[in-house]
Amino acid sequence: MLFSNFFAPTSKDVPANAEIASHVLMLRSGMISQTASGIYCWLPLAVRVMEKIEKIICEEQDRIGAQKVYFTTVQPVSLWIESGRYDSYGKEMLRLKDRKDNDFLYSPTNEEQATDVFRKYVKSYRGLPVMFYQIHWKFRDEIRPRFGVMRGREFLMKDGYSFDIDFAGAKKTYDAVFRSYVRTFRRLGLTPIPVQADSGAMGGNMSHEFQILAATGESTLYYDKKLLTTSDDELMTIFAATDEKFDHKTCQVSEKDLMSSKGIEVGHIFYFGTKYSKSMGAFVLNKNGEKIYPEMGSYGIGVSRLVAAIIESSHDDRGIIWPESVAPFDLTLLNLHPRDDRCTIAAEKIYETFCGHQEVLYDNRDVSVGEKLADADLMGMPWQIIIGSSNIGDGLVELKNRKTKEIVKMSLENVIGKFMSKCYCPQNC
RNA sequence: CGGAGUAUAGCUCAGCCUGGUAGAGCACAGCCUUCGGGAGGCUGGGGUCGGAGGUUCAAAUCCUCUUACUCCGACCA
Repeated sequence: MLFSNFFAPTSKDVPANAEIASHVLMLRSGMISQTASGIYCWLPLAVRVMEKIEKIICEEQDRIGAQKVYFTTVQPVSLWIESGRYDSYGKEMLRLKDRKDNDFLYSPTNEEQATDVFRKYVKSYRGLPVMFYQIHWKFRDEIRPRFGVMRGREFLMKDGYSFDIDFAGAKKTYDAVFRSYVRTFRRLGLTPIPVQADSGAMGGNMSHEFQILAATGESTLYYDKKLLTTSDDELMTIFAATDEKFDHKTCQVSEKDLMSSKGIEVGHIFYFGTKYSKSMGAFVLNKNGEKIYPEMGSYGIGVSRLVAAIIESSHDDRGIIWPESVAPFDLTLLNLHPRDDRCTIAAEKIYETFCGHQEVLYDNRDVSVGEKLADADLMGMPWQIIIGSSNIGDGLVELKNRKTKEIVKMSLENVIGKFMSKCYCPQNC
């Protein structure tokens, strides 16, 4: 992709409305454009990141047998009256009317619709267990939207719903989702901290939040430092709590092992038994022909929030530092002196060779060197290949690692060889 | 919903106190010179001063009302 053709309106000005790093950087790098309070357009740079996050989430959901669907964003209120949540959800629910004056709402979550689909088609224990998931837009009319997309009103969320025949099955599903979430967040370059949580509006009695560590997080976390080094299977048994639930007096973890940090909630899982299956009459017949109500759980990952959370946990004073797994491009190719034929020939050779193998953002704009270097750092691709007049005479280009800031000079052939053989290490390990 | 603030060009802001009919930098368009950390010169385009009402010969500026946005608190992926 040519930088000059790519719609990424970057800016060096710090936006007046933004306070936290991720919001400032998302605006400055041209990822988002605000339309109203807590409502944002997502521009191409952000969409590329979001799609990579979605792909990883989908792979991990598929791995545990969850099946992708799309529920509807606009729903009749009757479903919510059945579950009893139409009144209890309150003003956070955006209510709408159609032309016939029927009452609808823009879905903030989908327990009701998942249960409705289930009850229409599953009548036998043989249909269990089953788990749906989707990645779709939600709207919650937050009292106070803030921090850019971190607490937006419209947001992209992966939400999943499971149906099991009994508690043992539901617990097994819950644990599978738990492990799947840990794996998902790690693949996104994050360190997840699972903490026991209240189940809030979802109802139920078993719940975990997944927090990631970031200085600007909204929650304060206390956790056993073992949590940072443990295997996935042990994670659920290690202590972690948010400040609302933490009590120094009853905490079992010794003072020297207890860590405290700010965190951002990026996922939340709930087991809530038969709350919705009973209220909405979703039952199946067991082997004896008796009615049983499935044990349910629901599982959420804030996809659009993750984009901001990743930036919060990975940036520096010059811009974003994308983890390789979600970077919008694998590398930025900077032709510092596009009027120097030697530079342009070298840059285009790399660009053409990488086509189909690497996702390259090629900056051959006729702007100042400083602007190109600043934009490359701001937009934060893991690697930069920098071609300029001062080195190309010796047949050399520079390979810069965005995270370590290490710059290595190497020949054109070597830099092509490294990326084409998928070894990005400057030491050619 | 309580508290605090902001609203003037695409962006960041000045002008307001002390009314006299709108500015800078960046961005944008053209030409030229440049080029290793957001370049320089010349020229040009761009604003119902958030909205409504009021005071006044005259309102971006003073008064009243209103809307939007941001921040702090209670709620949440």
